[in-house]
Amino acid sequence: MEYCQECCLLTRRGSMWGKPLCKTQCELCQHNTHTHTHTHTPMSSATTHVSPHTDRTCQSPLNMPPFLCFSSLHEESGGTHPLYGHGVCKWPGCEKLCEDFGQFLKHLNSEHALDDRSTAQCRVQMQVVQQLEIQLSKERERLQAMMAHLHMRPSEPKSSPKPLNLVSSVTMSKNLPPASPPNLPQTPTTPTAPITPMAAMPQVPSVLGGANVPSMGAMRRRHSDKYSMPLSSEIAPNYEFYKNADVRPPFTYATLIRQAIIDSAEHQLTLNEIYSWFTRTFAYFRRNAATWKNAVRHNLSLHKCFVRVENVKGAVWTVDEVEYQKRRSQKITGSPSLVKNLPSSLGYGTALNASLQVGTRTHSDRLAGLNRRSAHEELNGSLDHLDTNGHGSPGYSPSAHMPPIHVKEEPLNMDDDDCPMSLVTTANHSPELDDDRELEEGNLSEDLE
DNA sequence: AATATCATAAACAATT
DNA sequence: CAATTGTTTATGATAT
Repeated sequence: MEYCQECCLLTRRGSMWGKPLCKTQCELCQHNTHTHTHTHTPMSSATTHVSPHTDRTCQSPLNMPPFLCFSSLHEESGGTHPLYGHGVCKWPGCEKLCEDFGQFLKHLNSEHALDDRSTAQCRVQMQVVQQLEIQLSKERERLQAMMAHLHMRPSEPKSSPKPLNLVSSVTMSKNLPPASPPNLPQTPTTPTAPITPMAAMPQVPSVLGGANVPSMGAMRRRHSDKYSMPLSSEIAPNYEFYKNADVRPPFTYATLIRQAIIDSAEHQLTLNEIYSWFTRTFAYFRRNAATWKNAVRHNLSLHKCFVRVENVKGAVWTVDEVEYQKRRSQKITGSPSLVKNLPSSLGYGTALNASLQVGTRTHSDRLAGLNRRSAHEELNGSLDHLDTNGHGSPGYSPSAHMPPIHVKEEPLNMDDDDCPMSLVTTANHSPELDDDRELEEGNLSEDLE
């Protein structure tokens, strides 16, 4: 990594959203020996270039947020930082223990430098903030209406019709030079834009009243996959956001399915339970059910990492972590910083992987074997995998290395076909009132504060 | 330009 | 018989 001698902006090649990087002169430092990353949003044309330094409201010469502005870090050497508290890095999904502030700064600069991953995380955070603002605005309106209805005098002056773009003040405005035009939050999404959280940012989620919901588009920006960030780390801080906002999660179906499965208590789910996880976890998957359910089934069948296991009560799907990581590591070879993130994304550690190696076989082999087995054989042929309840877990299944496997009997709580009202209406209710979150208590929510 | 990955659609079979 | 589940093929868009 190199930094511009003049303005300390990280010089880099390769952009997050597309190829074009503009070798232009830095507007601030007029230094043209390095390449600044200019904004290339997925939905914008590749020729839209916004200088990261054009936002003059930025107090920092770099137009960067405090946590990305190196000069500001120096100023904060006193020991406080919005991203540092209780000895822990508070970067979304990080929580790295830092003994002192110096170590934190070091960690911040090394692990959360201005790179694609950090930028992506920033953008997600930006959406979270905006989403919360929208929601706050709605709640405020509701309160006003209630008070008006009850003939009460407003105790608090109605704060100015909320600035939708709160991002500008604290979080992002100045930053995200590489990715976000300053006016992003107000600009309508390009109709053809893929609905990634990034792209869909400006749009008011349908669950919150917006009606402008583009049809299901392809997942075009799978930054989490690409940059190998643990899914749980990325979603966790934005759990409420994805749950309520009709924004497509930037993950592939395979990634999501795996997450659903490893989030479950038994690390195995029936197809219907996977469906439920999708609808429960993402507002986006509460519509176009036929489409995405087909995609889920397609992915389950297609990818070797998903193993169908016959159980007494039917079939459940499990994840072969070795296979999953195989695929994944193939995609990210050549990027040490990415590879190093791999272990954190493994739900069960290396010991599990080692043990999984034994049982690995080809998908067709597995399926052939699985389909031939009867429930009876499962129970009697794999005694060493019986748990105390006598339930069988297939020896070749990754689940065999997990906590005891039970045959799931709980009925599907949701009839999730095409927009269940109960889910859609969760947008405006208090999260505390949710009672269907036993699965979310796992990876998805563990990072939530 | 070639290749890989992914989303989507759809046909079809097997199972429930 | 209908619905669900699972498999497979095809196609187009995008990324590398």
